Amino acid sequence: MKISTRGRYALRMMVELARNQGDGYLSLTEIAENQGISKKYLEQIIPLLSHASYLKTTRGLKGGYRLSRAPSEYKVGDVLRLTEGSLALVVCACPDRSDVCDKCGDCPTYPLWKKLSRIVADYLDGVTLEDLVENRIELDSLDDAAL
Amino acid sequence: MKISTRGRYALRMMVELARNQGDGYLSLTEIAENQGISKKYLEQIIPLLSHASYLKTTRGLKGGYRLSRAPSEYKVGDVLRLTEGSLALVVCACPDRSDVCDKCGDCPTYPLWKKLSRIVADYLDGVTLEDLVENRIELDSLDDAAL
DNA sequence: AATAACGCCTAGTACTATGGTAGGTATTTT
DNA sequence: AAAATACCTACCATAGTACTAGGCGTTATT
Repeated sequence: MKISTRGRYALRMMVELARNQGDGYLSLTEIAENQGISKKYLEQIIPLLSHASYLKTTRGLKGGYRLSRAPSEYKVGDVLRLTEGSLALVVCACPDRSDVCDKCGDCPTYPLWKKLSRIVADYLDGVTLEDLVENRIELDSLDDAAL
Repeated sequence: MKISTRGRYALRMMVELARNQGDGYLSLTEIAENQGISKKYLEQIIPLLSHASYLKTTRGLKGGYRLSRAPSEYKVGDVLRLTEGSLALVVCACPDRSDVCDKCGDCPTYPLWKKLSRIVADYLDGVTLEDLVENRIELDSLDDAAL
């Protein structure tokens, strides 16, 4: 039940772009160097974001990417939906469930998965890129409890 | 970011055993038939639970499994820890992080993953097998929002 | 006009995890 | 003795993950 590098790298790219908001365009080479990630790999991830119009692009020399909106307008949940496919932790809780089993009504675990996925989605939709840039997430008290 | 069949099947087995609590032992053949899952596959999953003393076992004819405690004493989170490894949604949020990156202090996304994992763990540790058997999970209001 | 730095696209690849199947041994009741 | 069980090890096919590689089109700079 891990989030893949696709989602994590995408989010890191978005944060980096959010930080450089207003400084024109940032090239993938710069992003890759700053983040310490293979440029070639990021090249595969970034179209997931740009095709959804999350980014503006210029090609050619001095080209690159920038956010198309303000950082506060991007929900973390939306970035992850694009890269991870869905925030549901179980297929049968997924909105477009094609391979749903026919006994969701009886299934004693279905409400659990549904509610868990909802909790996850609600949290991730409540955080924006701006929150990440401003480091607004508080790890209060219970930080050392077991995971 | 999906929970695997190992974790889901394990939980369904535990619920089935919880339902038959008091009726003696339940064989894997019965469980597999009732759940519609390959017995051979469940055979691989169930030692994860029995080796942790979550289950009592008898071998031989009329043998099988039963819970070693009351259903209310099993947290869903614990069952999933055994089968999924950890409830952390990202390796660097994991307690025994061996492959941690060295820049968690700077990482703008680290607090997000940490908090998300904590929210997930808190929820799953707040639900017991008994809650599932009694169908106590309410899918209130927001059920149709996007995942 | 040439060039270098860029985005963009398609393939390929090594590795790991997933989701099983198969076959056999040990144990216990009938 | 037989049948039904748990238990154990190995194997396997497929898909996903996390990349790498190569080449084409675009554009500012020279």
